[in-house]
Amino acid sequence: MTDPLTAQRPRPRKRPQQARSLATVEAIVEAAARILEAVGHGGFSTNAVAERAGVSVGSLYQYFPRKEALVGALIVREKNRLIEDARAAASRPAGTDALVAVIEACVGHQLRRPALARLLDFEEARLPFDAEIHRSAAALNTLVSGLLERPDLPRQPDTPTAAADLLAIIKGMIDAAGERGETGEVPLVDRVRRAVLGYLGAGA
Amino acid sequence: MTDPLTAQRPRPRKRPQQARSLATVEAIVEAAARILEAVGHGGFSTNAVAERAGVSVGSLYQYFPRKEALVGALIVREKNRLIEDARAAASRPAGTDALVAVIEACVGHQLRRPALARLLDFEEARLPFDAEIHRSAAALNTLVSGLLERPDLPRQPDTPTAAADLLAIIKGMIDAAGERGETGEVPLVDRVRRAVLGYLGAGA
DNA sequence: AGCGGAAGCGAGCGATCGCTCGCATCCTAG
DNA sequence: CTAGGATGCGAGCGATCGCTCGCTTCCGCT
Repeated sequence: MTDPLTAQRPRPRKRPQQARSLATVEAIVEAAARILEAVGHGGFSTNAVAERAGVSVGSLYQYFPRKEALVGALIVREKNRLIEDARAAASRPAGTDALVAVIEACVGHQLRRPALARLLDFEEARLPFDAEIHRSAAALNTLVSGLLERPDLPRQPDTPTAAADLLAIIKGMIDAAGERGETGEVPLVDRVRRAVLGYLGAGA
Repeated sequence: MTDPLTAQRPRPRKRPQQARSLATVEAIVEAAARILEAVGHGGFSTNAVAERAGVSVGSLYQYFPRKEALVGALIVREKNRLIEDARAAASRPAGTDALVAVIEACVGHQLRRPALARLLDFEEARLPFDAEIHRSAAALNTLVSGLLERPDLPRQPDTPTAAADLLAIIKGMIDAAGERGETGEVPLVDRVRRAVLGYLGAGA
C-alpha cells in the first residue's frame, strides 16, 4: 500500500507517452462505450472491456486506476464533444438563434448514441465527486447562462437556476424521446424549442 | 426444472396467505428501497436486502423469483402511489388547476425520496419488459392525456406525445433539482408550471 | 391433540468480478 | 548495438453475489 494521500496511482492523463499507448487508451474507452450501450451496467466488467478492446486487463489498469475512472473518462470525453458543438452553436449573433442551435446540438448529440448518453447522464449523478466531470458540467451551464443574458432573450430572475432548468428540460425530453425510439431530429427539436421558449416566457 | 412456459416460479402476487408473510413481503420491499437509495445499485445484493429486512435469503426468494423482480415490485409500488395522488389531483374541475395539482403531486412524490425516485425511473427504462410496470406507466400517460383534452387547455396536435413530453419535462426538472439538493416544493412547482404551460402554449 | 401446508431459515455451491503482479516485449536514446 | 524505460500481458487470488435446497418452525384446521 502506498501513501493514500499522494498516491492514487497512475491516472489516465498521466501522459501515455508513445503513440501505441494513446491508441490503447482510446480503444479501451471506446470499448467501454460500446459495452455500456449494448448491455448496460450489468455485464460491464473490466475483463469484458479489455477483451473487446483487444488488450489485456493489465493494460487497462495501467491507465485507469479503477473501473469507475474508466466510466469517468468516458463521461468527460462525451461531454467535451457536446460542449464543443454547443460552443460553436452559441456563437450565432442573435440570442434566440443561438439558443435553438444549442438545442439542436444537444438533440444531435443525444440522438447519435441514445442509450449511451442516457446511461452516462445517470452515472454522472451517481459517481462520487470528480473534479474534471464537474468542470465539464459547469462549463455547459455557464455557456447557457451566458446565452440567457443576451439582450434579445427575456431576462430571468435567477440566471443559473434558469440555465439548469433549461438543460434539465432538454435532457429530460430527449431522453424520453430516445426511450420511445424516436429518431427524427426535426420534430423533436421543434418540441424542445417550444418548451424552452415557453419556460423563458418568449412567444414562439 | 418446471415447464418454462407456464412456470416462472412463485411471483410475489402469488398470494402470501397469512398475515406474517404479507408483513415479510412488505419488509423486503421496503428494505430494498432503503438500500437502493442509500448505496445505489452497487451494494444492492439480495443478501443485504434480506439482512436489512430481518429475514433470510431463502424467504426472499419465496416471494421474488429473482433480484430484478424485487426491483420491479418496488417500481410498481412507488408508481401506484404516485398515480393515486395524481388521480386525486386530476379530479379538479378546471383543467389548468388539475394540471397544476398533478405537477404538485409529482413534485411531492419525487421530493419525498429523491434518490429512490430517480433511481427507479432509470431502472424502469433499463429493466426487461414487464407487463405490470408498463401498465403503470401507461396509466400515468393516459391520465395526463385526458387532462390535455379539457376544454380550457389549449388543444395539442398530438395528445399522447404532448403528454409524454410534459411528463418528461416534469421528471427532468425535478430530478435535476433533487440532484442539486433543492428541497423547497413551492418554487420548484412554480418553475415546472411555467415550463409546462409554456410548452402547451398557454399564458402563465 | 395432531396433522399438513405455509412460512422461514441459512450454509454453501458455482460463477463472476475487480484487480495484482511477475514477466515478456517493444521502442527510443545514446 | 544495447540498455533501460515504456508498454503489454494474462493466470489467478480473494471476495462477493445470486440463488438452491434440505430442513425446521409456525399456524389453522378438524
